[in-house]
This record gives sequence, structure tokens and C-alpha cells, in this order.
Amino acid sequence: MSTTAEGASRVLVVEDDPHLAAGVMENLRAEGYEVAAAGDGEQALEWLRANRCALVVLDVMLPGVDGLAVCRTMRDEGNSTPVLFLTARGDPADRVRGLEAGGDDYLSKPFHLQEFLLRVRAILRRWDWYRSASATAATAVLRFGGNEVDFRAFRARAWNGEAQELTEKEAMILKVLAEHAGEIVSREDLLERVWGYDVFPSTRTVDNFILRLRKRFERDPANPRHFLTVWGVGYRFLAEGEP
Amino acid sequence: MSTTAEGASRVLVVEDDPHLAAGVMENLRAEGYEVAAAGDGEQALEWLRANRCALVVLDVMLPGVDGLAVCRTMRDEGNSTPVLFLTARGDPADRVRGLEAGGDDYLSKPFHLQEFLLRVRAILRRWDWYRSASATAATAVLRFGGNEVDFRAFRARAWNGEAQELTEKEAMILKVLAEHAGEIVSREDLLERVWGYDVFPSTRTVDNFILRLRKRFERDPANPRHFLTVWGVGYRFLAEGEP
DNA sequence: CAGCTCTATGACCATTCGGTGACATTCGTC
DNA sequence: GACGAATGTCACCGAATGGTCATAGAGCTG
Repeated sequence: MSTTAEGASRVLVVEDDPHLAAGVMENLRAEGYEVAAAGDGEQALEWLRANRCALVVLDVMLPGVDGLAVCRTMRDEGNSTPVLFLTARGDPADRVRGLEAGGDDYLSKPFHLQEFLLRVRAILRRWDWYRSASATAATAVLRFGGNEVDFRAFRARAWNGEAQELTEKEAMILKVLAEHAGEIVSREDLLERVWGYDVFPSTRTVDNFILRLRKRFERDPANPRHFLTVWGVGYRFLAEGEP
Repeated sequence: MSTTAEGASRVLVVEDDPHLAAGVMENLRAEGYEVAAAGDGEQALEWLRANRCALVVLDVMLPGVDGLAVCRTMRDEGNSTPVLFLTARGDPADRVRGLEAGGDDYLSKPFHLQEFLLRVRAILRRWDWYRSASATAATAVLRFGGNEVDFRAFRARAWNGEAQELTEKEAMILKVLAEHAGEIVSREDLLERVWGYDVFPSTRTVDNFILRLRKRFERDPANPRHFLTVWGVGYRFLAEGEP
């Protein structure tokens, strides 16, 4: 990211599940953030006393000092860094507790990476320390090969004028592919970005969604020009027909 | 009018009590917001015509032009900046009046600053979420499919000429949906926008209100053309029938 | 305080979507 | 060209979701 102004876009991730922490951190790095990690509340508070960052991603359930207490302590110590809470439970009251503890937003696991990144961007945009969102700005409307997809409505018009109603998963897969147009996206990447961390259907499920997308948007689904197979690896989306 | 600062986190406080104004402003600044002040309605409107901001905190009782009138005027002038009303009285009817005038939330004095900040955050968060909206100006009268709804009176005339009295919740849900016509609005978004950040009826409650709106305004409630379901996500309002 | 309206919830049923397995097909490799 | 592995394709099933109604509770009004 071009505007890595000092430590402005540094993020602290406080999460005790190594798998989840790794996934989150990797994706934040891919977005251009500098990332620090803490495995428990004490570590987090210690780090925060010595360092500054643009955002703290904080698991509510932590060994020792829990996330809510960490946030309260931060605030008591005069640290007003934005906090995004992650929580296992879906209890809406948790959300209120998080906000009352001084948090800024709240996301319950398992979450889609897309949504996680959206929230991170939203928080940082609000604090105005991060203004180059344009680079990865999610486009609301995608056009390719005569098709037109509106991601805000999960709605599309195919090349033949036919109106299409996408399901949630179809839309998300298409979005991930389109955001990496021209690049190879593995089935594993798709599973992680669309389904989240805890749920892992077989990779055949991905194939099926590709099939559905082809049926919707390819003129000749058997000879795809937009949803290409990369044999042994995954798929690749092209907005233009054969390059 | 090209304001130098990106208006993302600027807040205008319109309050004639200097003591209260100072306290509110100080706390907003501590949270990282840039703050502007106006002592009466005229000043506020003038400032709003020349500047942009993320939120207006507006006292209902003001010398000269009162808060409700300020909000109505803003809306009439096409300004859709979120408004948080402050009021001395605890009269629940005030809340309705505030919402009718085009406000987004309502807080009665005396309030805890903590709660005030929570509301501010909640409003800005959902505003962020909706910022990509098609900038549908908050209209007082909504027309779709032969129906005509007057949000100021919670009154409507259905396509068959039948007069309808909307309840508060019905009207608010319809309003939120209409403001984001064509886009998907999740049940959670609706709950937060209509009920508030800390009240959580079940999502089935939302379904029921959709049901009622369909009964009131759809020619064939079983095959809705305006209040569409997006499976697994939420609802979508269309002013036009299937285009 | 009795009656009304509005809101919230639970129960029951209809529907949709997502995930899987079976089989056909294609690709890469030998 | 043949073989094995990966993918394309299809049809089906279960689970989760939503539609709908009945009813209970909350709050207002007279």
C-alpha cells in the first residue's frame, strides 16, 4: 500500500487460536497492513503500552485477562485506539458488552474474511488514518462479457438480457474471483474466503459453484471464457474474453 | 465548499447550553472526532450549507428555530447527514417526532456520556455501512407500484385506493428499506436501524413486519414484487416491479 | 381498570440452498 | 495412445431458512 505512513497502518491481533490468528494476520498483510500479534491479554496490554497502532483486533475469549477487560484497561489508560472485537458466541448482548467496554465494532465467528476486511477498512476509514481504500475498494457493479452483476443486490443481467438472482455463496465466490481477476485462486483460498475458518466443505463444492456461475454467465458453459480452470490448482477469472 | 478535511469524522454539535455543549464536544474530541459547534438553529443551517460532516448532534429545544425544524429543513435541502437528537423531556412521543423530522436516533437528557458516545458510534458505524447507498434522499412521500406513503403522517394509500394507517415500526422499516431501494438490507441492519443498537427482538419479528407490509402494499402478497426476500441474508425493496 | 392497539414470540409448514456422491469427461503423463 | 487423476456435470437429500398464523404481552386511552 502506497500510504504506509509510518506505523499508521499497523494492526495488533490478539487471538489465542493460532490457526485463526494466522489466517487473519495473513490476510491483513495481504492488504498492506503491518501486523503484530499477542496471544493473551497481558501480552496485548504490555505491547500496547510500548507501541502504537491503528487498530486492535481483539478476541473476547482469551486465557487470563479476557478481551473486554483488555479493552476497558486500554481505555482507562487513555488509549483510544479503535478496537474490533471477535467473539465465538452470536449472542447479541455480547455486542452491547463489547461496545460498552469501549469497542468500536464487533464480529462473531465464524466470519467471512471479506466481511472482516470490510469492517477493518470501515473502522480505519472512520478514524481517517487510512485513506487509500480505493486500491482495494469493493466495486459494487461488475461488468464482463456483456454480463452485469450488482453485488449490493446479488442481482445480475446476463449477456442475453436474462435477469439472474444470485445466491449468497454464488455472489461471494464471484466477488472473490473478480477481485483477483487474472490471478489464479485455489479452491482452498475460495473456501477460506467465502466459507470462513470453521467450516470446510469439500473442494467439489467449489467446482459446483463454478459450474453454476458458468451456466449463468458463459455463452458456452462448456467452453468458458471467463471462469477458467487452472488444472491441478484452481480457477481464474477473466473479465475480457480470451486474451 | 471544497472542504479540505475529509468530512469522514467531523461532528457538528448544535446546543445552546454552553456547559453541556462543552462536555459533549470534549468527549467527542477525546474519541478522535473533529468537532464544530453551533449555538442556534440558524447558525447550524448556515454551517451545514457550507460544510459537510459525518453527524449532527442536535438539541430539540433551541432558541429561534428549534431542532426539529432544523432537521426538516436539512432534509428538504437534500442534506442526508445522520442526526442524533438530544432532548430535555423524556416523552416517548418526542422520539417519534424526531424520527418523523428525519432524525436517526434520539437521546433524552440527562444522559450518561458513555451512552451518548455509544449512540454516536452506532450511528456512524451503520452510516459507514450504508454509505455506498444510492444516495436516495430521505423523501417525505414514497410512491411505488401505485402505493403512496407519507412518512410524516405514517399514513398511506394503497394501490386499490384503500387508506392505510402505518404503525411506527412499520413506517420505519419501510423507510429504511426504501432508502436503500435495490440493495439488500439484512435483518440485523433493520434491527439496528429501527430498534436501536441495544434492543434485540428476534429476527422473526422482522419477518412479521415484512409480512404486514406485503399485505398492505403488494397486489399479490404471496408473490411480492416490491418486498423481496434474499434467502439467507435479508430483504430488498424495489420501487419498480421486476424490471 | 377495562378495552384497545401494537409489538414480540412460538409453532407449524413450505421452500430453498448447499453439499455430496456417481458417473462422464478432460487433461497430463508415460 | 493408454492410463490415472482431476474436473465437469447432474440429480438428489437434509438442514436451515422463511412464510404464515395464532397468541401472549406491553403500553396507551378513555
